[in-house]
Amino acid sequence: MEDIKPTEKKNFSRALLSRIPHYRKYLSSLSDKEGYISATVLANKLSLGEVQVRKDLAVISGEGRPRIGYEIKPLLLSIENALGKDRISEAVIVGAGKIGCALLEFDGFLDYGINIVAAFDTDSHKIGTFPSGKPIFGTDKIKEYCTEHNTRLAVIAVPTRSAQEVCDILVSSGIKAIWNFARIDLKVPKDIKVYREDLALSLAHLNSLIND
Amino acid sequence: MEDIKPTEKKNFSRALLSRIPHYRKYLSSLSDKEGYISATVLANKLSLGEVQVRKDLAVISGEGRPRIGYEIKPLLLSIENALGKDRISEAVIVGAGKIGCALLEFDGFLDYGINIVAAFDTDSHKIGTFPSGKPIFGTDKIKEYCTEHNTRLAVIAVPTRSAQEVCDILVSSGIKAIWNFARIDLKVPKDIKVYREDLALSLAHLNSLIND
DNA sequence: TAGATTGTTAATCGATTAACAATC
DNA sequence: TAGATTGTTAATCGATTAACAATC
Repeated sequence: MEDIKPTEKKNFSRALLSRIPHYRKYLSSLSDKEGYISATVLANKLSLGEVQVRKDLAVISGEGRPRIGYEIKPLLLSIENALGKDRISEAVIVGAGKIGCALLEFDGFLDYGINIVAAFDTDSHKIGTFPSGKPIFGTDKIKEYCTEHNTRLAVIAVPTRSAQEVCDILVSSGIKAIWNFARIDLKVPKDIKVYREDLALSLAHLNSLIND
Repeated sequence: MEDIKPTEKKNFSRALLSRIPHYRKYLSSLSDKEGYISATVLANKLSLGEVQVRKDLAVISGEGRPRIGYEIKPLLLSIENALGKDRISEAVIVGAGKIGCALLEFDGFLDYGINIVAAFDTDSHKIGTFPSGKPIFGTDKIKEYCTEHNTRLAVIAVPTRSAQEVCDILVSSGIKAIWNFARIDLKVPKDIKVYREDLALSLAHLNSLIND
């Protein structure tokens, strides 16, 4: 018997997770989705190792057939599923400054099954507006909104000085994971996940790679 | 004889590189910088493993003394040096939209010895303005500016459709490394480094970690 | 059958962690 | 001297890559 429950999120590594949209994009672009595709072909198209592709696909779906390859349609379904297309997670942003608004506008989250549903700010000129179609509420509405919508994901894009305070509010509102753009190590209960984004790191690392 | 040349950039791993500013921040915060500090103390203060700290410091400076620790002043100098404080690298941003402007405004690059010196855009309303004190030029000025200033680092924050075109211009302008926010795999000569930023990945990964 | 392709098991690699010898 | 701390050498861990057996 196949287990076709409403789906479960698996724990993909960050590296694997980053490759999944590439698989999806290529497979979606195929005009004929009837046949099969081999890891070899997919690897060549995406400039990846074919063993790596085979391992990835084994984790994502596990429906390959020797000498044949992977049936495209079920593979695409498995990929959509892995990306959470059928159970969109909602996320909120606290701080509608440059970074917050850039993220509000960014349309890449849906590829990973995440929908940014609202932002919060203290600026009365921003409150009540809908940049990129997303509402901005006052920060005093965070708890009400998040508990009502059962929000589990939040982004902190406020100045350093208010980050910990915002963090505490989010935790008390039931948020389970926080993507932190403020340059401070947030203190949270140990069951809450925090990823501190260091926006300068990527450029700094690139810089270190071009040492003549 | 000590070798005190104008300094060289070492090839720190991305992980190590991300820890260096934390060491710097803590050491800078000390009111008394006369004495010594041990890896044990530093590790506790920063919630890191003490062996990891010891290894990091060995790579960064290598001036520790058993039973004593690391002399704070030279250690700080080594750290500043590792972060490139004495040879600031200049970088430009192409695309002054939400993300481009957020990066223009962001003040964290200097911590890594990088200075964002200018942005380029096609919007005539933006050209000639100085958001965050940084000039915005027309994209037709990219080559002139970068060759004149010997710019080696660039950020691409333009829409996907124009990213490859911008990339080609940057490469022909002598840029050696590109931080790419556009959602496309750029084609570049093999001596040019490209890091494709996937803004949604961190949040997607966090989401995958909170699977109940 | 033969051979292309999968999936598994082993090897490699980089980073982290542990164990231990050197030293001030 | 004794012991705290460093630096080195070995072990672990996760991810990638390679080798190979299974299979359609």
